[in-house]
Amino acid sequence: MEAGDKRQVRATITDVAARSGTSIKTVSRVFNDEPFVRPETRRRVLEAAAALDYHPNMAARSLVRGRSFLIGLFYENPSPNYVVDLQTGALDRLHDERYRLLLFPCENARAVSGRLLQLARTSGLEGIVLAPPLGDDPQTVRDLVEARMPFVRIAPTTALDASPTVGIDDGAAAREMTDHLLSLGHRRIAFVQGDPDHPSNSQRLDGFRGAMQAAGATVDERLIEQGRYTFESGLAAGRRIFADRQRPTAVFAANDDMAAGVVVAAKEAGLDVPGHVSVAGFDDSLISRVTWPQLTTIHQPTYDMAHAATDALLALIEKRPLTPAIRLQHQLLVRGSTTRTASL
Amino acid sequence: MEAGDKRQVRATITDVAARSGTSIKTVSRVFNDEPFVRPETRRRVLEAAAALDYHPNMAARSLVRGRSFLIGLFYENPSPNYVVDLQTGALDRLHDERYRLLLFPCENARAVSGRLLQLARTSGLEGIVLAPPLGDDPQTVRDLVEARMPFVRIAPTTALDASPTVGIDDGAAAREMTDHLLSLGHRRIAFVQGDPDHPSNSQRLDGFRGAMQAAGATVDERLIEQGRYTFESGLAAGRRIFADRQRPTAVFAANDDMAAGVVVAAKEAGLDVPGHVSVAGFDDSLISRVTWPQLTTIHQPTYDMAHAATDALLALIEKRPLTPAIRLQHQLLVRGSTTRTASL
DNA sequence: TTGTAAGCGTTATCAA
DNA sequence: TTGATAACGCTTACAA
Repeated sequence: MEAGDKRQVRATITDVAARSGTSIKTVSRVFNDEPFVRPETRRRVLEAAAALDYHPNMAARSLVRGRSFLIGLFYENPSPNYVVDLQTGALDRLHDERYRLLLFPCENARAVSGRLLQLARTSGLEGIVLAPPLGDDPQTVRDLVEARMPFVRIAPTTALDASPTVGIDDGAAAREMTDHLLSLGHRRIAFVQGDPDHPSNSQRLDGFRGAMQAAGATVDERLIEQGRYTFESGLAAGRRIFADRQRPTAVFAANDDMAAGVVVAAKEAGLDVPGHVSVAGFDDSLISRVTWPQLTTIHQPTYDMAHAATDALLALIEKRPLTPAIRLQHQLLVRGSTTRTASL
Repeated sequence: MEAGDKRQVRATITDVAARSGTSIKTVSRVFNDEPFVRPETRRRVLEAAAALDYHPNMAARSLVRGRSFLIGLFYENPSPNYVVDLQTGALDRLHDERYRLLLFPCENARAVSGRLLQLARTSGLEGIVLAPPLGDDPQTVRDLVEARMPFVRIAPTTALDASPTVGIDDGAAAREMTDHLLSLGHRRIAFVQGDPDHPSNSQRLDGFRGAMQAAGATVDERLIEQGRYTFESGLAAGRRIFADRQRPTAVFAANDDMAAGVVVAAKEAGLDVPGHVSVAGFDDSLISRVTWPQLTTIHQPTYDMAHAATDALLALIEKRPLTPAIRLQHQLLVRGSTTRTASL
């Protein structure tokens, strides 16, 4: 009866050793693909393991190796599309690795500032991926560097330290989009900013201003609206923009969620997109294909960035060589929401 | 110099005991909020811990307690909005608990069938939340039950076992939506099915048929289209529906993503929504508010379901009493995409 | 109220 | 090619 009672309990390495007539060290060797195990011995061990439904205990492994194989993804939650892309990129890189991903959705960068390291510590993380704008918080970066916690920043703007970095050239992309609108004859263009704390936002705004200036077009400051990267904030900004009698002929929003909001605001105001007003977004998130017309936007390879960031993080953790600053390609996607201005 | 070298290494309970002039057991007591520690002693311990930047080693804790405090969320990836709602619900419930959430996005239910238990084992999970349709895979459920792995199923349809369950009444909700369309005068109504493997789909279809029958309206089988719960599949279904000369006056899609696709298909076909055709969705995901017009839909409390499921799972793990089958309330949300039929 | 000693299930050392 | 045995950092009896 005593042996029978064991059934509920998870088999351990000792059980496998006993059943296979070997030692725990040999079983360990088999399960860690170490050399110098006779094929016959290996077979016996695996057989016993299968019979006992043995799985190595992660906690014990972690303890003795001094490693958790846990990495953390820290992000704010601007749009679900973006978040899922981020997660999927990281998870896909982790596939076939023994590492596991822990999620840390943060209310906002300020709330975790100074607390992030502690969170990582208590969770036993071995490394961290910081999605924007968390990678631009000086306190956080300082803490991590000081604690020698490996981390990689996605799309940061500030060069706060020597930690690896993955991103696109937001400024250049915004310039490209603005040039696109200018080439369609638009001169009176509104810009909807995202969260002022996201440095991507100021880069995009700068790109917009730069392109306008280069083309000799005036930027009407009353047409620079403040949003927060959410659909709702874009809707509100759009309503403000279209309430004015001096309407712009085009609106460039700093991300797709806001651009979708602008489109809805336009329709509320009885305006046709792109007939009366062209609307452009940024990110190429799912939402840009779901609105009607579909949004002209900048494809930002969120998935690839998360993938590359995770890849760099693993290299960092395992002390393999890596590229300190990876810059991925963006792409202008012209779709139905922008067209030649009617006033031409 | 030897003491100095220690700086890199993480402090252990022994270090804290030494520095505070106590024993490791006392330090352990302090960090586990056990009673019978003199306030003065507690202070000294905490002081030493702070000075050494001590954080308990999770692996060691897990090992000795025989617990990992890891729970897994398994889901397919129909729509990012749904996934994020799910995650947020689970994470919010876990907030302030020592449990951590591990993500397991699955390609499809069949791919993990038979492999899910092993995944859970090697990850050291203590419990599992199964999002639809994973909770309806007999093999998976059988494996988990047999292995005595605690799990909770979200929105399952099949009563495969006695594991706790959280969901809404999909059939009743679909009936309500159909009644809504009928009450607007629609009789020729198309239905876009979701993934045939999701049991929620058949329940919604049954609800649709039931309501139509009860109202004495005929269901034209050629208007029952097959989709896969994705935006693209809804778009394709919509194109097929509107290509026919005998157009319906309303389309009821089994989820919002597909309904959004139908709306785009309608616009492609030069049809006004809801002027020429009413479109209804299901789920109240973000996308339903992003299309224009906004979608009439069924609010499915995804967040609440994940929250409740996680809550039940913790109860299960900790052997606390729990409600075996939680049924949450849905809600019909009438928005701009449905209106009285013109033919009336 | 505090401390000693014995594990928890692995991997690493080193001898066989 | 294998196996005793000692860690790893913590919690849990059990004493004191």
